[in-house]
Amino acid sequence: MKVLLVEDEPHVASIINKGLSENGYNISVALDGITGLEMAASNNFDVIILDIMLPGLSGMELCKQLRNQKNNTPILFLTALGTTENIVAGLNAGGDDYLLKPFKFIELEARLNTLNRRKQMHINEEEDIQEIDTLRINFKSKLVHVDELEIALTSTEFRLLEFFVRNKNRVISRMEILEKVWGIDFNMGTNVVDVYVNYLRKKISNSKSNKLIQTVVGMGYIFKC
Amino acid sequence: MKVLLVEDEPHVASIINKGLSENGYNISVALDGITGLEMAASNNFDVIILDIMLPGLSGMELCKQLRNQKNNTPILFLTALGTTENIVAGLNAGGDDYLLKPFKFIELEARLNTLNRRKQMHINEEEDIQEIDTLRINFKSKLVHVDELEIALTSTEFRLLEFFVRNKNRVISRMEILEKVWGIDFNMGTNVVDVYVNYLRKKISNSKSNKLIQTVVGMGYIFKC
DNA sequence: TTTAATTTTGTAAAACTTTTAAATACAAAG
DNA sequence: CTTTGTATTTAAAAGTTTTACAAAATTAAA
Repeated sequence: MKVLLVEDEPHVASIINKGLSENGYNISVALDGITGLEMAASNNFDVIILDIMLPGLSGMELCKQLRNQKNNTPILFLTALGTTENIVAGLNAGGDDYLLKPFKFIELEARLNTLNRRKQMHINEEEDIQEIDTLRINFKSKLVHVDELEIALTSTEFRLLEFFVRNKNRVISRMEILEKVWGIDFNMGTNVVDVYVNYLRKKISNSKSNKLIQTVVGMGYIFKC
Repeated sequence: MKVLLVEDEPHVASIINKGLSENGYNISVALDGITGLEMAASNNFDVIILDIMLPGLSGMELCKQLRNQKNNTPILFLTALGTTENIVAGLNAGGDDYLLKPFKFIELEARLNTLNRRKQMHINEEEDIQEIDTLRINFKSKLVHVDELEIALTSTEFRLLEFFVRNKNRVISRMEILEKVWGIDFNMGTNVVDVYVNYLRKKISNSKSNKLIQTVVGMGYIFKC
Protein backbone atom coordinates (compact mmCIF):
# COMPACT_ATOMS: atom_id res chain seq x y z
CA MET A 1 0.00 0.00 0.00
CA LYS A 2 1.44 3.36 -1.04
CA VAL A 3 1.15 5.83 1.83
CA LEU A 4 2.06 9.50 1.99
CA LEU A 5 2.99 10.73 5.46
CA VAL A 6 2.92 14.49 6.00
CA GLU A 7 4.51 15.23 9.36
CA ASP A 8 6.89 18.06 10.25
CA GLU A 9 8.48 16.53 13.34
CA PRO A 10 11.40 14.54 11.85
CA HIS A 11 11.55 12.32 14.88
CA VAL A 12 7.87 11.40 14.78
CA ALA A 13 7.94 11.01 11.01
CA SER A 14 10.86 8.65 11.30
CA ILE A 15 9.16 6.47 13.89
CA ILE A 16 5.93 6.17 11.90
CA ASN A 17 7.85 5.59 8.71
CA LYS A 18 9.90 2.83 10.25
CA GLY A 19 6.96 1.19 11.98
CA LEU A 20 4.83 1.07 8.85
CA SER A 21 7.64 0.21 6.45
CA GLU A 22 8.47 -2.83 8.55
CA ASN A 23 4.94 -4.03 8.04
CA GLY A 24 5.06 -3.85 4.29
CA TYR A 25 3.72 -0.38 3.67
CA ASN A 26 5.42 1.77 1.07
CA ILE A 27 5.87 5.12 2.81
CA SER A 28 6.79 8.51 1.35
CA VAL A 29 7.40 11.36 3.77
CA ALA A 30 6.79 15.10 3.34
CA LEU A 31 8.06 17.39 6.10
CA ASP A 32 5.88 20.40 5.31
CA GLY A 33 2.47 21.17 3.89
CA ILE A 34 3.56 22.58 0.54
CA THR A 35 5.71 19.56 -0.27
CA GLY A 36 2.93 17.32 0.96
CA LEU A 37 0.39 18.88 -1.36
CA GLU A 38 2.74 18.62 -4.33
CA MET A 39 3.52 14.99 -3.64
CA ALA A 40 -0.12 14.13 -3.07
CA ALA A 41 -1.16 15.81 -6.30
CA SER A 42 1.50 14.32 -8.53
CA ASN A 43 1.72 10.79 -7.19
CA ASN A 44 -0.99 8.23 -6.79
CA PHE A 45 -1.10 7.23 -3.14
CA ASP A 46 -3.54 4.79 -1.61
CA VAL A 47 -3.85 6.73 1.63
CA ILE A 48 -2.51 10.00 3.05
CA ILE A 49 -1.64 10.42 6.73
CA LEU A 50 -1.85 14.09 7.66
CA ASP A 51 -0.64 15.99 10.66
CA ILE A 52 -2.58 19.23 11.14
CA MET A 53 -0.02 21.63 12.53
CA LEU A 54 2.45 21.96 9.70
CA PRO A 55 4.76 24.73 8.52
CA GLY A 56 3.75 26.37 5.26
CA LEU A 57 0.30 24.90 4.82
CA SER A 58 -1.82 23.38 7.58
CA GLY A 59 -3.06 19.83 7.17
CA MET A 60 -6.60 21.14 7.15
CA GLU A 61 -5.81 23.48 4.24
CA LEU A 62 -3.91 20.78 2.41
CA CYS A 63 -6.91 18.49 2.66
CA LYS A 64 -9.31 21.16 1.37
CA GLN A 65 -7.08 22.02 -1.58
CA LEU A 66 -6.68 18.38 -2.52
CA ARG A 67 -10.44 17.87 -2.49
CA ASN A 68 -10.85 21.02 -4.54
CA GLN A 69 -8.59 19.45 -7.12
CA LYS A 70 -10.96 16.46 -7.17
CA ASN A 71 -8.31 14.28 -5.61
CA ASN A 72 -10.18 11.65 -3.65
CA THR A 73 -7.31 9.83 -2.00
CA PRO A 74 -8.45 8.79 1.49
CA ILE A 75 -7.01 11.06 4.19
CA LEU A 76 -6.39 10.07 7.79
CA PHE A 77 -5.68 12.92 10.17
CA LEU A 78 -3.11 11.95 12.78
CA THR A 79 -2.70 14.74 15.26
CA ALA A 80 -2.56 15.76 18.90
CA LEU A 81 -5.45 18.20 18.45
CA GLY A 82 -8.17 16.22 20.15
CA THR A 83 -11.11 18.51 20.76
CA THR A 84 -14.40 17.56 19.18
CA GLU A 85 -14.27 20.81 17.21
CA ASN A 86 -10.94 19.78 15.67
CA ILE A 87 -12.22 16.32 14.79
CA VAL A 88 -15.40 17.63 13.20
CA ALA A 89 -13.48 20.29 11.31
CA GLY A 90 -11.03 17.70 9.96
CA LEU A 91 -13.75 15.36 8.80
CA ASN A 92 -15.79 18.17 7.27
CA ALA A 93 -12.73 19.44 5.45
CA GLY A 94 -12.75 16.20 3.50
CA GLY A 95 -10.87 13.90 5.87
CA ASP A 96 -11.90 10.27 6.08
CA ASP A 97 -10.68 9.41 9.53
CA TYR A 98 -9.19 11.13 12.53
CA LEU A 99 -6.83 9.43 14.95
CA LEU A 100 -5.33 11.05 18.02
CA LYS A 101 -1.72 11.07 19.16
CA PRO A 102 -0.52 9.20 21.02
CA PHE A 103 -1.81 6.22 19.13
CA LYS A 104 -1.29 2.46 18.97
CA PHE A 105 0.41 1.21 15.84
CA ILE A 106 -2.00 -1.65 15.28
CA GLU A 107 -4.90 0.76 15.40
CA LEU A 108 -3.26 3.02 12.85
CA GLU A 109 -2.66 0.01 10.64
CA ALA A 110 -6.24 -1.21 11.00
CA ARG A 111 -7.57 2.23 10.11
CA LEU A 112 -5.26 2.54 7.11
CA ASN A 113 -6.37 -0.86 5.88
CA THR A 114 -10.00 0.10 6.33
CA LEU A 115 -9.53 3.23 4.23
CA ASN A 116 -7.74 1.25 1.56
CA ARG A 117 -10.26 -1.58 1.57
CA ARG A 118 -13.00 0.51 -0.02
CA LYS A 119 -11.57 0.23 -3.46
CA GLN A 120 -13.53 1.95 -6.11
CA MET A 121 -14.92 -0.01 -8.97
CA HIS A 122 -13.31 2.20 -11.50
CA ILE A 123 -9.60 2.46 -12.04
CA ASN A 124 -8.56 5.91 -11.01
CA GLU A 125 -5.53 6.78 -13.06
CA GLU A 126 -4.99 9.95 -14.94
CA GLU A 127 -4.52 9.55 -18.65
CA ASP A 128 -1.05 9.00 -19.98
CA ILE A 129 -1.18 9.75 -23.68
CA GLN A 130 1.52 10.57 -26.21
CA GLU A 131 0.81 11.92 -29.65
CA ILE A 132 3.49 11.80 -32.29
CA ASP A 133 2.61 12.93 -35.76
CA THR A 134 -0.55 11.02 -36.50
CA LEU A 135 0.25 8.31 -33.97
CA ARG A 136 -1.55 8.33 -30.61
CA ILE A 137 -0.55 6.02 -27.78
CA ASN A 138 -2.52 5.66 -24.55
CA PHE A 139 -0.24 3.95 -22.08
CA LYS A 140 -3.00 3.29 -19.56
CA SER A 141 -5.64 1.87 -21.84
CA LYS A 142 -2.97 0.31 -24.07
CA LEU A 143 -4.81 1.53 -27.15
CA VAL A 144 -2.86 2.79 -30.17
CA HIS A 145 -4.29 4.85 -33.00
CA VAL A 146 -2.85 5.86 -36.37
CA ASP A 147 -4.80 8.46 -38.33
CA GLU A 148 -7.66 8.11 -35.83
CA LEU A 149 -7.79 4.43 -36.65
CA GLU A 150 -7.15 1.91 -33.93
CA ILE A 151 -4.38 -0.53 -34.65
CA ALA A 152 -3.98 -3.85 -32.87
CA LEU A 153 -0.59 -4.49 -31.34
CA THR A 154 0.45 -7.66 -29.56
CA SER A 155 1.82 -7.22 -26.05
CA THR A 156 5.43 -7.49 -27.18
CA GLU A 157 4.84 -5.01 -29.97
CA PHE A 158 3.25 -2.62 -27.50
CA ARG A 159 6.11 -2.86 -25.05
CA LEU A 160 8.59 -2.23 -27.86
CA LEU A 161 6.66 0.81 -29.06
CA GLU A 162 6.42 2.10 -25.51
CA PHE A 163 10.16 1.73 -25.07
CA PHE A 164 10.85 3.59 -28.31
CA VAL A 165 8.49 6.42 -27.47
CA ARG A 166 9.78 6.82 -23.94
CA ASN A 167 13.30 7.05 -25.40
CA LYS A 168 12.54 8.98 -28.54
CA ASN A 169 15.19 10.91 -30.47
CA ARG A 170 17.94 8.75 -29.09
CA VAL A 171 19.83 5.93 -30.74
CA ILE A 172 19.10 2.66 -28.94
CA SER A 173 21.19 -0.44 -29.40
CA ARG A 174 19.64 -3.84 -30.01
CA MET A 175 21.22 -4.89 -26.75
CA GLU A 176 19.38 -2.19 -24.79
CA ILE A 177 16.10 -3.11 -26.40
CA LEU A 178 16.64 -6.78 -25.67
CA GLU A 179 17.37 -5.98 -22.06
CA LYS A 180 14.50 -3.60 -21.43
CA VAL A 181 11.75 -5.08 -23.57
CA TRP A 182 12.60 -8.77 -23.52
CA GLY A 183 14.44 -8.87 -20.22
CA ILE A 184 17.32 -10.75 -21.79
CA ASP A 185 20.70 -9.79 -20.38
CA PHE A 186 22.93 -11.42 -22.92
CA ASN A 187 22.52 -11.71 -26.64
CA MET A 188 22.97 -15.24 -27.92
CA GLY A 189 22.68 -14.47 -31.56
CA THR A 190 18.98 -13.77 -31.72
CA ASN A 191 17.47 -11.22 -34.06
CA VAL A 192 14.00 -10.93 -32.50
CA VAL A 193 14.49 -7.22 -32.16
CA ASP A 194 14.99 -6.80 -35.90
CA VAL A 195 11.95 -8.92 -36.56
CA TYR A 196 9.75 -6.98 -34.16
CA VAL A 197 10.95 -3.62 -35.40
CA ASN A 198 9.85 -4.76 -38.79
CA TYR A 199 6.42 -5.76 -37.45
CA LEU A 200 6.00 -2.41 -35.71
CA ARG A 201 7.04 -0.41 -38.73
CA LYS A 202 4.41 -2.10 -40.81
CA LYS A 203 1.69 -1.53 -38.26
CA ILE A 204 2.37 2.09 -37.43
CA SER A 205 3.29 3.25 -40.90
CA ASN A 206 0.49 5.44 -42.13
CA SER A 207 -0.68 6.95 -45.36
CA LYS A 208 2.23 9.38 -45.41
CA SER A 209 4.53 6.36 -45.06
CA ASN A 210 6.52 8.15 -42.40
CA LYS A 211 9.69 6.69 -41.04
CA LEU A 212 9.36 7.10 -37.30
CA ILE A 213 11.58 4.16 -36.53
CA GLN A 214 14.87 4.59 -38.36
CA THR A 215 17.81 2.23 -38.60
CA VAL A 216 21.19 3.51 -37.54
CA VAL A 217 23.58 1.14 -39.25
CA GLY A 218 26.04 -0.44 -36.87
CA MET A 219 24.40 1.16 -33.83
CA GLY A 220 20.74 0.21 -33.57
CA TYR A 221 17.51 2.13 -34.04
CA ILE A 222 16.12 5.58 -33.34
CA PHE A 223 12.54 6.70 -32.91
CA LYS A 224 12.68 10.16 -34.43
CA CYS A 225 10.03 12.87 -34.20
CA MET B 1 -29.62 9.79 4.90
CA LYS B 2 -31.10 6.41 5.81
CA VAL B 3 -29.43 5.04 8.92
CA LEU B 4 -29.90 1.71 10.65
CA LEU B 5 -29.18 1.79 14.37
CA VAL B 6 -28.59 -1.56 16.05
CA GLU B 7 -28.58 -1.04 19.80
CA ASP B 8 -30.14 -3.21 22.50
CA GLU B 9 -30.42 -0.62 25.26
CA PRO B 10 -33.83 0.97 24.57
CA HIS B 11 -32.88 4.10 26.45
CA VAL B 12 -29.64 4.65 24.50
CA ALA B 13 -31.32 3.76 21.22
CA SER B 14 -34.01 6.28 21.90
CA ILE B 15 -31.56 9.08 22.66
CA ILE B 16 -29.49 8.46 19.52
CA ASN B 17 -32.62 8.05 17.43
CA LYS B 18 -34.04 11.32 18.68
CA GLY B 19 -30.78 13.22 18.36
CA LEU B 20 -30.17 12.15 14.78
CA SER B 21 -33.79 12.36 13.65
CA GLU B 22 -33.89 15.97 14.75
CA ASN B 23 -31.01 16.68 12.44
CA GLY B 24 -32.70 15.26 9.41
CA TYR B 25 -31.49 11.66 9.49
CA ASN B 26 -33.94 8.90 8.71
CA ILE B 27 -33.36 6.35 11.48
CA SER B 28 -34.52 2.74 11.75
CA VAL B 29 -33.82 0.91 14.99
CA ALA B 30 -33.15 -2.78 15.62
CA LEU B 31 -32.95 -3.93 19.23
CA ASP B 32 -31.08 -7.18 18.65
CA GLY B 33 -28.51 -8.64 16.29
CA ILE B 34 -30.77 -11.00 14.35
CA THR B 35 -33.31 -8.28 13.57
CA GLY B 36 -30.44 -5.95 12.72
CA LEU B 37 -28.99 -8.39 10.20
CA GLU B 38 -32.36 -8.98 8.57
CA MET B 39 -33.08 -5.29 8.27
CA ALA B 40 -29.62 -4.54 6.95
CA ALA B 41 -29.86 -7.28 4.37
CA SER B 42 -33.31 -6.45 3.07
CA ASN B 43 -33.28 -2.65 3.15
CA ASN B 44 -30.88 -0.29 1.54
CA PHE B 45 -29.34 1.85 4.25
CA ASP B 46 -26.71 4.49 3.70
CA VAL B 47 -24.92 3.75 6.97
CA ILE B 48 -25.28 1.26 9.80
CA ILE B 49 -24.50 2.16 13.42
CA LEU B 50 -23.64 -0.97 15.33
CA ASP B 51 -23.31 -1.66 19.00
CA ILE B 52 -21.11 -4.68 19.68
CA MET B 53 -22.66 -6.29 22.74
CA LEU B 54 -26.03 -7.38 21.48
CA PRO B 55 -28.39 -10.23 22.33
CA GLY B 56 -28.69 -12.93 19.69
CA LEU B 57 -25.86 -11.93 17.42
CA SER B 58 -22.94 -9.73 18.36
CA GLY B 59 -22.27 -6.63 16.31
CA MET B 60 -18.96 -8.12 15.24
CA GLU B 61 -20.69 -11.23 13.89
CA LEU B 62 -23.40 -9.17 12.24
CA CYS B 63 -20.76 -7.15 10.44
CA LYS B 64 -18.90 -10.24 9.24
CA GLN B 65 -22.06 -11.89 7.94
CA LEU B 66 -23.12 -8.76 6.12
CA ARG B 67 -19.73 -8.52 4.42
CA ASN B 68 -19.90 -12.19 3.54
CA GLN B 69 -23.13 -11.44 1.73
CA LYS B 70 -21.21 -8.81 -0.22
CA ASN B 71 -23.22 -6.07 1.45
CA ASN B 72 -20.94 -3.04 1.45
CA THR B 73 -23.03 -0.60 3.45
CA PRO B 74 -20.65 1.47 5.59
CA ILE B 75 -20.64 0.34 9.22
CA LEU B 76 -19.78 2.52 12.20
CA PHE B 77 -19.21 0.70 15.46
CA LEU B 78 -20.53 2.68 18.41
CA THR B 79 -19.64 0.92 21.61
CA ALA B 80 -18.18 1.20 25.07
CA LEU B 81 -15.57 -1.46 24.30
CA GLY B 82 -12.56 0.79 23.97
CA THR B 83 -9.45 -1.37 24.01
CA THR B 84 -7.20 -1.27 20.99
CA GLU B 85 -7.92 -4.97 20.46
CA ASN B 86 -11.63 -4.25 20.21
CA ILE B 87 -11.11 -1.42 17.78
CA VAL B 88 -8.79 -3.41 15.54
CA ALA B 89 -11.12 -6.41 15.63
CA GLY B 90 -14.09 -4.25 14.65
CA LEU B 91 -12.29 -2.63 11.75
CA ASN B 92 -10.88 -5.92 10.54
CA ALA B 93 -14.29 -7.52 10.68
CA GLY B 94 -15.33 -5.12 7.96
CA GLY B 95 -16.22 -2.03 9.96
CA ASP B 96 -15.50 1.38 8.51
CA ASP B 97 -15.25 3.45 11.65
CA TYR B 98 -15.21 2.95 15.39
CA LEU B 99 -16.47 5.52 17.86
CA LEU B 100 -16.42 5.13 21.63
CA LYS B 101 -19.20 5.75 24.09
CA PRO B 102 -19.66 8.23 25.54
CA PHE B 103 -19.50 10.33 22.39
CA LYS B 104 -20.33 13.82 21.22
CA PHE B 105 -23.27 14.05 18.87
CA ILE B 106 -21.55 16.37 16.44
CA GLU B 107 -18.67 13.93 16.11
CA LEU B 108 -21.05 11.06 15.41
CA GLU B 109 -22.75 13.20 12.79
CA ALA B 110 -19.47 14.20 11.20
CA ARG B 111 -18.36 10.57 11.03
CA LEU B 112 -21.69 9.46 9.58
CA ASN B 113 -21.47 12.17 6.96
CA THR B 114 -17.93 11.15 6.12
CA LEU B 115 -18.97 7.54 5.59
CA ASN B 116 -21.93 8.62 3.49
CA ARG B 117 -19.86 11.08 1.47
CA ARG B 118 -17.63 8.30 0.12
CA LYS B 119 -20.62 6.22 -0.84
CA GLN B 120 -22.30 9.12 -2.62
CA MET B 121 -19.16 9.95 -4.51
CA HIS B 122 -18.89 6.43 -5.71
CA ILE B 123 -22.42 6.15 -7.00
CA ASN B 124 -22.98 9.62 -8.36
CA GLU B 125 -19.83 9.71 -10.39
CA GLU B 126 -21.41 7.55 -13.01
CA GLU B 127 -24.85 7.24 -14.45
CA ASP B 128 -27.16 4.95 -12.60
CA ILE B 129 -28.18 3.36 -15.84
CA GLN B 130 -25.90 2.55 -18.72
CA GLU B 131 -27.01 1.48 -22.14
CA ILE B 132 -24.50 -0.06 -24.46
CA ASP B 133 -25.69 -1.36 -27.75
CA THR B 134 -28.70 -3.46 -26.80
CA LEU B 135 -27.46 -4.01 -23.26
CA ARG B 136 -29.02 -2.03 -20.41
CA ILE B 137 -27.57 -2.09 -16.90
CA ASN B 138 -29.24 -0.52 -13.89
CA PHE B 139 -26.63 -0.17 -11.17
CA LYS B 140 -29.17 0.69 -8.49
CA SER B 141 -31.61 -2.11 -9.06
CA LYS B 142 -28.89 -4.48 -10.33
CA LEU B 143 -31.13 -5.47 -13.23
CA VAL B 144 -29.63 -6.22 -16.61
CA HIS B 145 -31.49 -6.38 -19.90
CA VAL B 146 -30.42 -7.55 -23.32
CA ASP B 147 -32.78 -6.78 -26.18
CA GLU B 148 -35.41 -5.66 -23.65
CA LEU B 149 -35.18 -9.10 -22.09
CA GLU B 150 -34.08 -9.38 -18.49
CA ILE B 151 -31.13 -11.65 -17.92
CA ALA B 152 -30.27 -13.19 -14.56
CA LEU B 153 -26.71 -12.60 -13.38
CA THR B 154 -25.20 -13.93 -10.19
CA SER B 155 -23.66 -11.34 -7.89
CA THR B 156 -20.13 -12.11 -9.05
CA GLU B 157 -21.19 -11.89 -12.67
CA PHE B 158 -22.85 -8.55 -11.99
CA ARG B 159 -19.82 -7.09 -10.25
CA LEU B 160 -17.61 -8.23 -13.10
CA LEU B 161 -19.93 -6.64 -15.65
CA GLU B 162 -20.06 -3.47 -13.58
CA PHE B 163 -16.29 -3.34 -13.44
CA PHE B 164 -16.03 -3.80 -17.18
CA VAL B 165 -18.58 -1.11 -17.91
CA ARG B 166 -17.05 1.38 -15.50
CA ASN B 167 -13.72 0.85 -17.25
CA LYS B 168 -14.87 0.46 -20.80
CA ASN B 169 -12.55 0.97 -23.75
CA ARG B 170 -9.50 0.18 -21.71
CA VAL B 171 -7.44 -2.98 -21.54
CA ILE B 172 -7.76 -4.48 -18.06
CA SER B 173 -5.41 -7.15 -16.77
CA ARG B 174 -6.68 -10.27 -15.03
CA MET B 175 -4.80 -9.09 -11.97
CA GLU B 176 -6.71 -5.82 -11.87
CA ILE B 177 -9.99 -7.67 -12.23
CA LEU B 178 -9.05 -10.12 -9.50
CA GLU B 179 -8.15 -7.25 -7.20
CA LYS B 180 -11.20 -5.10 -7.78
CA VAL B 181 -13.91 -7.68 -8.32
CA TRP B 182 -12.70 -10.56 -6.16
CA GLY B 183 -10.62 -8.57 -3.69
CA ILE B 184 -7.66 -10.90 -4.13
CA ASP B 185 -4.31 -9.14 -3.95
CA PHE B 186 -2.11 -11.89 -5.27
CA ASN B 187 -2.77 -14.41 -7.96
CA MET B 188 -2.12 -17.95 -6.91
CA GLY B 189 -2.74 -19.55 -10.24
CA THR B 190 -6.48 -19.19 -10.41
CA ASN B 191 -8.37 -18.69 -13.62
CA VAL B 192 -11.74 -17.70 -12.17
CA VAL B 193 -11.59 -14.54 -14.20
CA ASP B 194 -11.45 -16.47 -17.48
CA VAL B 195 -14.30 -18.68 -16.36
CA TYR B 196 -16.49 -15.76 -15.37
CA VAL B 197 -15.71 -13.81 -18.52
CA ASN B 198 -16.93 -16.86 -20.39
CA TYR B 199 -20.17 -16.91 -18.33
CA LEU B 200 -20.74 -13.21 -18.90
CA ARG B 201 -20.10 -13.42 -22.61
CA LYS B 202 -22.68 -16.13 -22.97
CA LYS B 203 -25.27 -14.26 -20.96
CA ILE B 204 -24.89 -10.86 -22.54
CA SER B 205 -24.34 -12.02 -26.10
CA ASN B 206 -27.43 -11.14 -28.05
CA SER B 207 -28.97 -11.89 -31.39
CA LYS B 208 -26.37 -9.84 -33.20
CA SER B 209 -23.73 -11.92 -31.45
CA ASN B 210 -21.83 -8.81 -30.48
CA LYS B 211 -18.37 -8.97 -29.04
CA LEU B 212 -18.45 -6.46 -26.24
CA ILE B 213 -15.90 -8.27 -24.12
CA GLN B 214 -12.80 -8.86 -26.18
CA THR B 215 -9.65 -10.74 -25.28
CA VAL B 216 -6.32 -8.99 -25.59
CA VAL B 217 -3.86 -11.85 -25.58
CA GLY B 218 -1.05 -11.40 -23.10
CA MET B 219 -2.69 -8.32 -21.58
CA GLY B 220 -6.20 -9.07 -20.40
CA TYR B 221 -9.66 -8.07 -21.56
CA ILE B 222 -11.33 -4.97 -22.93
CA PHE B 223 -14.99 -4.00 -22.87
CA LYS B 224 -15.30 -2.19 -26.15
CA CYS B 225 -18.17 -0.01 -27.26
C1' DT C 1 -31.07 -32.38 2.34
C1' DT C 2 -31.37 -30.10 -2.24
C1' DT C 3 -30.12 -26.42 -5.00
C1' DA C 4 -27.44 -22.79 -6.66
C1' DA C 5 -23.06 -20.48 -7.00
C1' DT C 6 -18.30 -20.52 -7.24
C1' DT C 7 -13.79 -22.40 -8.00
C1' DT C 8 -10.63 -25.77 -9.83
C1' DT C 9 -9.03 -28.89 -13.36
C1' DG C 10 -7.92 -30.33 -17.91
C1' DT C 11 -7.31 -29.92 -22.77
C1' DA C 12 -8.02 -28.47 -27.60
C1' DA C 13 -7.66 -24.47 -30.26
C1' DA C 14 -6.04 -19.99 -31.15
C1' DA C 15 -2.74 -16.46 -30.86
C1' DC C 16 1.67 -15.10 -30.29
C1' DT C 17 6.88 -15.49 -30.25
C1' DT C 18 11.05 -17.10 -31.88
C1' DT C 19 13.95 -19.20 -35.14
C1' DT C 20 15.46 -19.90 -39.56
C1' DA C 21 17.03 -18.82 -43.89
C1' DA C 22 16.85 -16.46 -48.13
C1' DA C 23 16.65 -11.88 -50.21
C1' DT C 24 18.02 -7.38 -50.08
C1' DA C 25 20.69 -3.31 -48.96
C1' DC C 26 24.86 -1.10 -47.73
C1' DA C 27 29.88 0.20 -47.24
C1' DA C 28 34.51 -0.27 -48.17
C1' DA C 29 38.14 -2.05 -51.04
C1' DG C 30 39.94 -3.15 -55.30
C1' DC D 1 32.20 0.81 -61.23
C1' DT D 2 32.19 -3.73 -59.57
C1' DT D 3 33.21 -6.98 -56.03
C1' DT D 4 33.05 -8.69 -51.49
C1' DG D 5 31.86 -9.03 -46.87
C1' DT D 6 28.64 -7.53 -43.45
C1' DA D 7 24.21 -5.98 -41.80
C1' DT D 8 19.23 -5.65 -42.35
C1' DT D 9 14.69 -6.92 -43.89
C1' DT D 10 11.35 -10.11 -44.86
C1' DA D 11 8.45 -14.25 -45.04
C1' DA D 12 7.47 -18.66 -43.58
C1' DA D 13 7.86 -22.55 -40.39
C1' DA D 14 8.41 -24.29 -35.89
C1' DG D 15 7.81 -23.72 -31.16
C1' DT D 16 5.64 -21.83 -27.15
C1' DT D 17 2.32 -19.59 -24.47
C1' DT D 18 -2.16 -18.15 -23.63
C1' DT D 19 -7.02 -18.63 -23.79
C1' DA D 20 -11.77 -20.75 -24.09
C1' DC D 21 -14.70 -23.79 -22.54
C1' DA D 22 -16.71 -27.98 -20.63
C1' DA D 23 -17.07 -30.67 -16.84
C1' DA D 24 -16.06 -31.97 -12.21
C1' DA D 25 -15.37 -30.58 -7.49
C1' DT D 26 -16.05 -27.66 -3.86
C1' DT D 27 -18.43 -24.30 -1.19
C1' DA D 28 -22.36 -21.68 0.36
C1' DA D 29 -27.28 -20.92 0.67
C1' DA D 30 -32.13 -22.24 1.02
